[in-house]
Amino acid sequence: MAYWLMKSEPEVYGWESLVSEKIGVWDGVRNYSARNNLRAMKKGDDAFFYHSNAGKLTGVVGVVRVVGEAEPDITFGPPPHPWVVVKVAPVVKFKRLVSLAEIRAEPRLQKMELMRYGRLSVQKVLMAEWRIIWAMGQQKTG
DNA sequence: GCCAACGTTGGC
DNA sequence: GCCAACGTTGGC
Repeated sequence: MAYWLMKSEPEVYGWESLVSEKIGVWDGVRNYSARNNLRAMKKGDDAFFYHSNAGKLTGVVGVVRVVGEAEPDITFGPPPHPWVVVKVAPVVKFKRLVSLAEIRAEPRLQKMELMRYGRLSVQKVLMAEWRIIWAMGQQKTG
C-alpha cells in the first residue's frame, strides 16, 4: 500500500467535480516522472487531492483512493503512446484545508517532494508525511 | 501577470 | 552528448 499526492487546478477539475462524478479519470498527465508514478499506483492506494494554483486555497483538500490502474490516456490520441490515466474515487474531504503555506511551515514536512520538486503533479508521499498531513486535516478550524 | 524552476526540443 | 532556446507549471 502506497501513498500519493495528486494535483489539480480546482477551476479545471476540483474536489467537488470528483465527488459529483464519483469515479474520476485522472487524465492529461504529460510528464514522465508523473506518468511513472501513475503506472506505479495500485488499486487500494490512497492519494491526497491537492488544489493547485488556487491562491490561499492552494493545498490538500481530501483523500482519494485508486480504483483503476494505469491504462492509455485516450485524451492524447489513440495508443500506442506513453501517457496513461488512473481512476480515483473520493474517500473523505478534510475538515479543513491543509494549505501549502502550512506544509511549508511544518519542519517534519520539509523533505516532501512537494517542497523539493513543486511542479510534479503526481508525487509519492511517505507514510510519516501522510499521517502528519492527515492529522492536520482533521483539526477543527477555529 | 510575473517569473523561477524545471522539462523538452533540436541544432550541432 | 551538450546546451541554448523555448514551453509549461504553479506559487506568489
